[in-house]
Amino acid sequence: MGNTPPVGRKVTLSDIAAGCDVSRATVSLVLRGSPLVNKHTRARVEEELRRQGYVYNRAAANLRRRTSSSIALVLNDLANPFFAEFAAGVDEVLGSTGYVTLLGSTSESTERELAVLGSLMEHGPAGIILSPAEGSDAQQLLSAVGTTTPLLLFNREVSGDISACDHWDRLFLDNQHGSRMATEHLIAQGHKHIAFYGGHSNSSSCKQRRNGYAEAMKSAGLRVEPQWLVECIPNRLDAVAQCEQLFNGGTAPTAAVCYNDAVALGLMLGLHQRGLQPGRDFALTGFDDIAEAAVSAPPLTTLAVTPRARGRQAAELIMQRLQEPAAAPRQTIVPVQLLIRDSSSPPHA
Amino acid sequence: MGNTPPVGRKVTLSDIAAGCDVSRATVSLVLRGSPLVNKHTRARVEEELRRQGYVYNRAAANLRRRTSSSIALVLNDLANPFFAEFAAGVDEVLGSTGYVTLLGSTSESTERELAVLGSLMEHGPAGIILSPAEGSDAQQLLSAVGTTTPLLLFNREVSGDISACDHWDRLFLDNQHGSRMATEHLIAQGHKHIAFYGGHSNSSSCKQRRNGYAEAMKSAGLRVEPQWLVECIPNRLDAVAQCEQLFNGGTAPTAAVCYNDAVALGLMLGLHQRGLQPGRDFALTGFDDIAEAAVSAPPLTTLAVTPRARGRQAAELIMQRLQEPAAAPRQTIVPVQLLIRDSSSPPHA
DNA sequence: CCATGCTTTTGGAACGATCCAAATTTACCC
DNA sequence: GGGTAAATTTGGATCGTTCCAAAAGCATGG
Repeated sequence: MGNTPPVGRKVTLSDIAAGCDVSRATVSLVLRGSPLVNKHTRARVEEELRRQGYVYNRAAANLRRRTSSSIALVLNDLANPFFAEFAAGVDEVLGSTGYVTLLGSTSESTERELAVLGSLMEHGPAGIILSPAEGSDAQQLLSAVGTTTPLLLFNREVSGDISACDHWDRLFLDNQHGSRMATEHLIAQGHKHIAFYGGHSNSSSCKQRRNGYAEAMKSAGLRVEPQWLVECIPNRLDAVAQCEQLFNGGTAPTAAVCYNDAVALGLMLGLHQRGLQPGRDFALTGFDDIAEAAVSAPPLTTLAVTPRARGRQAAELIMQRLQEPAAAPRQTIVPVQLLIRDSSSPPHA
Repeated sequence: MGNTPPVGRKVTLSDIAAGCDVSRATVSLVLRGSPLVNKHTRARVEEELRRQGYVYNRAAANLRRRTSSSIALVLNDLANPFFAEFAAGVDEVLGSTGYVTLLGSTSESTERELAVLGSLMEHGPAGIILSPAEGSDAQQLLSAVGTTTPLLLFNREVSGDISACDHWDRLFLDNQHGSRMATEHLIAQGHKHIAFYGGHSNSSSCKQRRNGYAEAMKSAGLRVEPQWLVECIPNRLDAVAQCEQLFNGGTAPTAAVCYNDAVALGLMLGLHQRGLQPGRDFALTGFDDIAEAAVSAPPLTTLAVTPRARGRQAAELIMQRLQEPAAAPRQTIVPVQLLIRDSSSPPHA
């Protein structure tokens, strides 16, 4: 009954055509659910597809149709739960739209970033979602991705000459306002000596968060001492290490707005090591609302950014861009939400 | 000087060939660094490639060569830091080998899993790394991925008739031994009434962990009361909710071996709500060593599984499989390491 | 100048799908 | 039955690359 499937080779549309005595064109129409084909033939073809275990070769179709069915997702740090959630959100939407996610992780290295983008571009993605590594250069990125593939910049601005990249869409968090809210909250709790702790002052998100902090301090008529602006690598380890800088001469702060949750959790450990109990002797806030923020001791007051929703949003934005390639570039700034927990109590009497 | 690049269309190898007056075949040879081509011509072609901003179309090449340059990575829960780290490890190795990662996240849904696999298969990956959703059926998976694409099963066994899938490679954690070590540790601390908390008893990893626990209890001559085997969805939320089950009649346990860290952290919260202080009034252990395990209150005794290294290992295993498609299938069981922290102190006097 | 062997280059047919214009079949009406 | 319109099917070219066998170029030596 019928031919046997081919050996050592995948079943193609021609195999199906031969198997049920129609042309390749007809099989192709069936595959795409065209109403042109007679339901009799359709049934016959579909039966044969099943019988031979045909799987569609999308690469071949894309080649002929000059289309693409993939989106590149390039992240500076996939291991960070924030980006992992983001990626899950992106994939959720892309998957349901029939696109496939090409993943690339750069581990915060601009070199790897260029290499990864170069490699992904060879697969001709329909669009790119990029959360750039710190210090990524606009010109270099541009020459890696070209000018024809739509790109959505997430989370961070790139450095260098941005004017050449003004056709990119952008999706950023409202860092400045978030940080301002956190600072205002600490002020409302009665704190007067408040530090901004962590991050690299050259990264765009850190600048924005510092601005929000400075704004709030200024509005409240509070001064900022230079040693209250402490930089550190935005991870727990370095945050522990740099803790002492907060207390090097001058007026010691009684609270700190931290660059993000990881830094805040690190600072908590650092404070412990100095004999200070965070949440009682010293107030602090984070940024991101990573899972552990709710279960730290004490639970961390922070800014929720709902990364999964951001991922969905990013995917939707890039889909819209594909719909209307010529529409004006869009910059979206999403609000963040202050979650008050126990780490930001009033100052000690 | 020279032709202008084409408009509204990507630069192809023919454009380059025309641009410097050689045949397509020669350009192709240059691209692949063939020693056949004269270094004069090579220079001319390379100059033209730069000038026109050519990007290689790997899909077309793969079609002609009947090869593939992608690996599908399908995960049951990308948002889980364990799998995020795993994915980062996979991508790290694949990226450096010139492969690209096709990501798919199934959110623990077997339906989505089949859909995702179907969609990814259409892109013809060279191999698949799959961490199956709970309850995935061997037959269904097999019919989704076919028998020709090598598959590496990670983390969990699938259910149903496994015999048809015995050509798959496997990479599992030594759940049973890990759990046994944790239990033995609690016993050594002096606990006699020890529960096994969380997970679904039908999932293979939960079964294995329970076995390790049972083994240790039996060896120590300790009995296990039925209400000490508590099931819950392996996340924090449900772990909090099911806490009371531990104390519903019978002898109350003084310690629990938890299915994983998320569950353990949830149980900590649940204990708090009952007025018990974890680590002092009740000892517990986790599994995974997620980042927050080290900073919870108290820090959690758990089993380190180094997911990033597992990711790298998985990528390497699948690469090896591609090298030797006919080699005997391999099952790798990686040991886990007990990390003793403060949550597993001796019982209260 | 031709034969020989080496290096370098090249047309044209693939790969597996889609598009398109044209051919074929079917249905319907007078 | 013939004519017309609609429904269905179909070759053959094409997407951007690689493969292959064969051609062309170029020394060398007799």
